[in-house]
Amino acid sequence: MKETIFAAALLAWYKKNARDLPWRNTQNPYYIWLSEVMLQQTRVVQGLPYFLRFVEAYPTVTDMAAAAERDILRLWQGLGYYSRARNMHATAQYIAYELGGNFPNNYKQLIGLKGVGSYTAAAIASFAFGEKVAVLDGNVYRVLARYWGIDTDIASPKAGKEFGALAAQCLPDTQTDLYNQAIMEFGALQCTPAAPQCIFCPLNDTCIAFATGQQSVLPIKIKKTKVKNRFLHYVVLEQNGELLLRERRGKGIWQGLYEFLCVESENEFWEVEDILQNPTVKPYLENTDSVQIIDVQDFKHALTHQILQVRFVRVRVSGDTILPQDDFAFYTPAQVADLPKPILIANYLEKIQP
DNA sequence: AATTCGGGGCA
DNA sequence: TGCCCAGAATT
Repeated sequence: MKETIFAAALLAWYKKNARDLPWRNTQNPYYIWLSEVMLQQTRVVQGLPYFLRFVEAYPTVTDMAAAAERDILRLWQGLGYYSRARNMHATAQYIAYELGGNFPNNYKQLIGLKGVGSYTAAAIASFAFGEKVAVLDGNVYRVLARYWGIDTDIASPKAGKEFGALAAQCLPDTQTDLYNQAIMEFGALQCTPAAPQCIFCPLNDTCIAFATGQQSVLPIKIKKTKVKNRFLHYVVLEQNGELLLRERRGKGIWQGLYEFLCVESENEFWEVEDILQNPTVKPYLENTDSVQIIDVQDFKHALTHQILQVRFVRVRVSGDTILPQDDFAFYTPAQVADLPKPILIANYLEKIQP
């Protein structure tokens, strides 16, 4: 059977080439869950330092449950997709307080947890509990599509079923956890998205993509990402050395993170004068003796679906300013440092007060 | 079924 | 620049 050869070759390759990663030296479901959530749409090298910091700060699921969401988000700062952190925290509380600290131990229960989808449930079930279930992530899609020469659009719904069935078919009878690690590691290090190392590949004698020269074509992924341009103006209000911020709420990006007073325009930057005269901004500047513009800085910040053009206007007001009653508050530099912020704002702060 | 959620690294 | 990364939730 070709499946048997495939799995055996991957296992042999893995035993020689596996990276030594901290979540591979444990079967503790908490650590494995933490790593899997962290690595969703995130490279290992990017997630690794965050993993170490989280394990240090929150050694158990109970420790994480007891933490404030704000502190969880602060530690997550810079890793992106912040709903992962909020869902993770909610799940930690559910496990600690509703399940008595006992981690769900099978795929069916795991997939019911917030922030745990089909991939993550399979990964935890396999790595922590030895359940015989195939993982299906971006690496697996790529390896399977190339090796088996499958041109189904991996972004289409039917791809999930087709590749899922194939992944299950390839799963060996034993060492399923190692095999799951192996196929992902193989995709990450050998069968890479760009410039795969086919010449040195242990599977190149049976790989359909290699035989037909389709390594750069497979997997097929049809994506129509329409990137939207946005123009944000931040008024960085400073009073007695403190800065005015509030938590970003509602839908959209950066939920739960802190930011300055913000006004957005459609197609272009506004001039500083227009920003300060804006109806949203004006109430913060009219009950003061002095308004001093310290500096203006423009940033460009690219997200997956948005390109943000951001203008920071740093304004110093006198100490007896009366501000509107709302959820904004002044924070000292030390307090600001402890707030979770979009990396863009963290970068800006680093620039003005290193 | 299609969109939306971050940020960084690489060719 | 465009693409992708140990995907999931929402609409």
